[in-house]
Amino acid sequence: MPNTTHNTASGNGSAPTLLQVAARAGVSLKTASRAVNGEPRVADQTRAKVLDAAHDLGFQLNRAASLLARGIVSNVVGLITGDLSNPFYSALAKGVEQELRTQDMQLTVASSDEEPDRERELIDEFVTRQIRALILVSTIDDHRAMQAIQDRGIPVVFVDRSGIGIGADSVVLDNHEGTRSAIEHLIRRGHRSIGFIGDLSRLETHRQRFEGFVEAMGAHGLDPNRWERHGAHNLATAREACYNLLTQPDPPTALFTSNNRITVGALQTMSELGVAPALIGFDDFELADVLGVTVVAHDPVDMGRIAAQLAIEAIERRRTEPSSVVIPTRLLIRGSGERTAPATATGGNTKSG
Amino acid sequence: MPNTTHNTASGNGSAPTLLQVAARAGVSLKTASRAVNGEPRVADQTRAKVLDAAHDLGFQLNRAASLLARGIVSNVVGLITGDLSNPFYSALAKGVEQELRTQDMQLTVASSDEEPDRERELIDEFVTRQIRALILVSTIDDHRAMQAIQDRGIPVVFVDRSGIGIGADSVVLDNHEGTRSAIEHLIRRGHRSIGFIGDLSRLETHRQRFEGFVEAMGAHGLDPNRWERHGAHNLATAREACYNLLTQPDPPTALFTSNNRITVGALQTMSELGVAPALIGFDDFELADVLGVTVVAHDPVDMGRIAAQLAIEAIERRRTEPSSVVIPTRLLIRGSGERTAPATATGGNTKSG
DNA sequence: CCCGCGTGCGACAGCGCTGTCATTGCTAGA
DNA sequence: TCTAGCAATGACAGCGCTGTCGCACGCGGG
Repeated sequence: MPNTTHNTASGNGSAPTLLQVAARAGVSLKTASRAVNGEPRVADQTRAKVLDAAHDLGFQLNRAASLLARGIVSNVVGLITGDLSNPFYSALAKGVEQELRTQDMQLTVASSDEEPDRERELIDEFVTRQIRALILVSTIDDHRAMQAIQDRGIPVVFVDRSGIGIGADSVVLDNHEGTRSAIEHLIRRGHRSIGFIGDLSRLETHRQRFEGFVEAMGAHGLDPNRWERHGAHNLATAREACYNLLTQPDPPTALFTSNNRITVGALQTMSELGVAPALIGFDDFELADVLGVTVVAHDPVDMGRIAAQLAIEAIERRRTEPSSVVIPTRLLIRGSGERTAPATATGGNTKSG
Repeated sequence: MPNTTHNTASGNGSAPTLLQVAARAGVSLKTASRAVNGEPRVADQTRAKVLDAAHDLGFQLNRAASLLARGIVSNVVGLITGDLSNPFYSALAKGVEQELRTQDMQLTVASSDEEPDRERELIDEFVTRQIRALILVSTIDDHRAMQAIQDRGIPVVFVDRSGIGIGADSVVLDNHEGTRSAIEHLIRRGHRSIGFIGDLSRLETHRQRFEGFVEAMGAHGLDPNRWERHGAHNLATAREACYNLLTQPDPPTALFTSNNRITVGALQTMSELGVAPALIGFDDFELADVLGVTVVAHDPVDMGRIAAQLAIEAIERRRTEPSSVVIPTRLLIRGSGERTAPATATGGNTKSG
């Protein structure tokens, strides 16, 4: 009676090869290959013999060798984001993974820590690892050099921030309109002094959000530059910017925070200071409902899914022209953005005055 | 003057090989290999010629072929967790990635969605992809079959939940003690009716936390079974369990929630119901400080880092015996766990009564 | 009875790369 | 002057696998 556990190779520490399987089954290498791969033209009895032998040896096909022999690069898609532990990025990764899975593709991820040089390193690394497509939340502000990657047949999909100086797929949010409408919302509640806390100016998303802010303020004759703060790139700097804004002699009556991290930092600072200006944040986040925070919401999981779809389409060459998807946002009203301005503050921030 | 951009291969859609580089540089394949890999025994001038050619062609080494030729399996470590979008898992992944990076290793991740079958599929997939080590937050409750993987020389490291029926490395939290001390904390504040909302009973972490709960309750003659709820595996079921617990005629005066998701669900439900029993949650989470939630805290990034270290040690065979790391937790006092019991409720839950 | 055809199988080359060993052309020491 | 000895290079096999092609065998139809 044959042993049913894979222990023949136990402890030898190196994976059995197809040749060993073939020998054990008493067939040629090629026949073993056919059997293992489920190809036709193998007698049922032979196939069973091979499969038994494979099982006994604990054989697993060496995918790398298999792909190499077939001239296929790989079925792995690379995703580079800023920081895996940021919920926005991890939700994105989840969406990408979900979609890839439906196509029998695999995902590898890496974090650039929002550092352009690190990002370049990772891209190189991924390319040498023969990834099939690259999905990127990029920190680099000039992507012309990446044309070479596309030329090699590796599609690049930009997510959240579109590619600069390169014709490539992208999935981005409607940052301008999302922010503009949020600011309109605040102005409608009587706010005239509205603070803006934004991320690094280098980031495209940030710039678009700021432009939306400027447009809304301008449309109502308000000065957008009086309470603007930039470069809030992590919790610490976000808190600092917020503290700075709220403790000055003439603080804004409302705050717009341009991403989830900054919103969290602002909430912490507001809680510490014991003040509660009106607040709208870009990006929804967990517990925003419990905390009653009004946000410009969108679905990062969905963004990831769409990005993966674009990547797959490109891999399969179903499309020749780069495709650009803009995802609309929606204002989720929960209370913090609906606090009205104190009457005294009204009219304190006209451009002319 | 040579062209400085990699455009010679532009648009051909398939990566240049080392042979092409060698041809362009007018040297042999092997010399090109040496030059590209930075090996010694290559004249500076020759090396420069090769590197130029490589650059012109946009050449990148095919890592898979290189590893295959050297008989090395890969430098990729696989991580399987429940759900990438859970902050606990993504923090874990971040730690693993950070540590791996210092060793020039790569990470690929996948989500099992906490489904044992899906997990098994992924493990198989990873093994065929020749991963070098496997880090697992496992949903499977019998790991004997995985001995075969270790026997092939692929180290397995269990994180958060230890391996069952297998001698393998593990990194787990001190779930029992963390929970026990949290419950003691509540009892010291006068609570005698304490609810416990836990995850799937199948999960080891859950069972350990529940045991800690039972022990603390028992030590004070309190009935642990009266307000226990299990199987709260996602936000919806957690909210349901919490709602159920808090709307019964005789609700507990304090709540212990056994992981971050359940804590969030409980907070949402409490906020909707407008009640505020004392609350301590297992796992710290973002905004817990703003919300003043007392938690049993630990550092998931660190857990990931330690797991990766164990994996690397095992890969390098620096250790023969499995190693088991238990990470202590600490109670982070923020207010919600310090709300005292209403006087009337005291003494309502002795085991004898 | 022979031919053609389909089935089942194996020999062989080669995917892109590296390890090993051989070869060439020098230079320094006897 | 001759010979180690070394630096620089290349020929070749082979990593584990698959594609191509060719061969042997059995079957049915002319």
